Amino acid sequence: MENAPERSLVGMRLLAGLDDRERLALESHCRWHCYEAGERIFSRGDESREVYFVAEGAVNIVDFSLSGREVAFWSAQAGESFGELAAIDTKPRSASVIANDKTLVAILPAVPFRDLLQQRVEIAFNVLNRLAEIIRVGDERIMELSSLAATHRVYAELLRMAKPDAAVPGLWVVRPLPPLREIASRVSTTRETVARALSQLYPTDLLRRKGRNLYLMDREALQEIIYALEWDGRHATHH
Amino acid sequence: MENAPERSLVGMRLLAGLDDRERLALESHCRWHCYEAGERIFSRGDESREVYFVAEGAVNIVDFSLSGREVAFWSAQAGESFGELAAIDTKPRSASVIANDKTLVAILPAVPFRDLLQQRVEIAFNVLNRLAEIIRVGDERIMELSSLAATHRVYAELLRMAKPDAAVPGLWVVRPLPPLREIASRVSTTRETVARALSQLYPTDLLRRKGRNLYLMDREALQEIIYALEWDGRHATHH
DNA sequence: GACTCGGTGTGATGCCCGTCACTGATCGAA
DNA sequence: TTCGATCAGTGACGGGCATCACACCGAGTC
Repeated sequence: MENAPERSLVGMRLLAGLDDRERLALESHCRWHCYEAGERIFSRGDESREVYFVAEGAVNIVDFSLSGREVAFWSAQAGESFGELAAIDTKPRSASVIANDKTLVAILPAVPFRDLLQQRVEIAFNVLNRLAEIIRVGDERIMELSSLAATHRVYAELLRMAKPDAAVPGLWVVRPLPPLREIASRVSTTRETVARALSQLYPTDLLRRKGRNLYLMDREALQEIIYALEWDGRHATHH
Repeated sequence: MENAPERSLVGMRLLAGLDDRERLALESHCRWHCYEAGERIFSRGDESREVYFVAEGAVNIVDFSLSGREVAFWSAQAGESFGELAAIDTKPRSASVIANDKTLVAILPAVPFRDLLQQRVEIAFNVLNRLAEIIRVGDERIMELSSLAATHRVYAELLRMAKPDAAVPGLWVVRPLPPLREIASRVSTTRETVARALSQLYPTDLLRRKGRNLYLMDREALQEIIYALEWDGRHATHH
């Protein structure tokens, strides 16, 4: 019972703007559930319509191709939510959700969710902004898949994952570095290609690895590589 | 002045649920503009925030990679709209829009648009549903890009474009068949690959071409090909 | 210690498909 | 008719990367 997560919707981004009374009213419609790491919360095609709020832990929203390849769409951390799509348009789930860690979620049925949107336009705007964000990220990804080689998509993903190092300014870190297969599924390639992409960069000293930390020694230089290689890379001006 | 398109917002899907009075009030905030075929309406990164309603014609929402490849995201026909994203989240345009034909649009500034969403929740729901739809289509596309070979993505796009033939039941037609380069940009490949994908299917008599009509002789069989080839296709079980 | 199991690094092998380079069709306009 | 422009088909070539395969490593577990 170490640091038992409080079962409340405080801090949910989607609900920013609700006062305590409204929040409590909403909580009364919620069911709580805790999933183990790796457990599947729902699957693409399911007919459920609830909205999920992540109180603790994190989940991955993914889908599987017929051949079993896992494609990661995005993830939701504590304070974020998922499952809004089906609640809004009452169509089957468009993707599957898998708990990343031990994850506590609040489960809100579609009807009170839609009631909330109707009664509090502010919340409807939160949702609109969230969906807009998802679309922008998705479009970005489609562009990457269409115009960047697999190796460069890996670099682009590293740039997205990296955070500034607390100690050394100008130094960026990915910490902890997730299993390479996960990076692979985010940029639609294979574990091996990710490994090779990294190995290829160690000699240049743009990347340095220490245990589960990956340091980006020169963020801008890495950016440059991605862009430069798309300019006249993939071009093959052979001949 | 043949069949002059009436300058009104009647029939806009996003506005379904407005009564005449409300619609007229909204029209008073609109500016109208007619674009020639091929003309660019706005570009990715622009700081404009208006919402556009297509009264006549059609537009393509696209983006260009640094190397100049055109990637088509989706299109909007008469009665549909575009540009909502920037109006909602006040970020720069996420994509460019190009008129496909001679196109008449109503241009509504962001402020009255947002006012509308606040005052008429019904319209906010229309927008939510529209964004949800965009996300679903986008996810589908990401899956395709991640798991289907270029040739099969072409077939998948044909299935999406085809409509049932009016005369012969069970026969599906793509009419008119757009230039192959456009199909290519929708599935992120090249004009040549699309041409080869089609040629490859003519001998099997699944596809038949007559001028600008493309007939799908057996829709299910085409479906099958896509799935079958992903099962143990892309697999290369070499050795 | 030995044995597992998940995560890594890496070589070898081909095939898919993007690129380049033509040849032809089609369709208006001059 | 003859240009010119856009579109379509197809061959040749070669690089990227998915696939298979195998060795290595650390962390549990017995």
